[in-house]
Amino acid sequence: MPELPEVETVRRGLEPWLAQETLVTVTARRPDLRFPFPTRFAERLTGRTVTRLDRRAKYLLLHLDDHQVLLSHLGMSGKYRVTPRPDPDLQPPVPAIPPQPHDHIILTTRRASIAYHDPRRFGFMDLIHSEALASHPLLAALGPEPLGNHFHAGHLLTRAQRSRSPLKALLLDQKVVAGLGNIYVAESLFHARLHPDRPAHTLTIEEAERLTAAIRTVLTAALAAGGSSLRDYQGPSGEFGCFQHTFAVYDRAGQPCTVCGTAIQRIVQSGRATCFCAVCQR
DNA sequence: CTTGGGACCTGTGAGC
DNA sequence: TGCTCACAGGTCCCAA
Repeated sequence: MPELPEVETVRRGLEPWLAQETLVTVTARRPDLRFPFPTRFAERLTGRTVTRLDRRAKYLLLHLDDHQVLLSHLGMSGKYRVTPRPDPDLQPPVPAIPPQPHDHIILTTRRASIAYHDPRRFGFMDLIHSEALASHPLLAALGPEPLGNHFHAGHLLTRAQRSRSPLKALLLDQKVVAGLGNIYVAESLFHARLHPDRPAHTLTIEEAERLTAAIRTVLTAALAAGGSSLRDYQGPSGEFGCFQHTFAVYDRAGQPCTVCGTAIQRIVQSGRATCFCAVCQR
């Protein structure tokens, strides 16, 4: 799925099309994604104006003018597609934009049709009151934002010391740090020169410093590149991110390490592939 | 409490 | 060409 840089890129891409815009029509083309939509989902969204678009971890938060918040997670394959509409006052009226397969939610504003498309349907949406946001079961346990002030070496070290997991699993744990996924964990560990299989509790303070700095560096670079486009990820207007051209290890098994030239290794940790350089990462 | 494995889905590409 | 299998950016849920 979209990890933090991709979700933030989606947020930025949707903002000019949704901020201060009214949802003229809302269509749910099926009753659920990963979870059922909340009751009267489409009706409760229809006619509302989006006041603000936020992101928390890999969640997109659309604040509405009646203090509801639309919570959207893209799962593995979710994406938003914006199709600008011609002048809405044009006569005769332009025909509706036909939905494509796997377009599950269609929002229309005066200026655009915005489809949420998700073939695997691992994504989900919820609609809650803004005061319930902090206590929402899916958000309450999330750890600090990796690019925020609450994420620092001391925090990471504390969490590492009381863990019996390998570093890879520690960083994928959204309660430790919120927003990393398989790509950016692999890349961050490479840049910190740390082996993904290292027991987390063996981390030293110097290594924790290196790792927090690496995470920040990698995420910042990925954001600047508009995220990574593999397989099916695209931004709202169809644009591709280009960070995938910068991968040092992710999806590079067998290819030479950019630092030492050794072939990148691929192992499986808790069911997920991890790529790393066995020489550079210890 | 933590941890690991299975489950949830569809699409794609490799290999036969 | 057509089939089967492995694998894919996530995370919830359950058993141990």
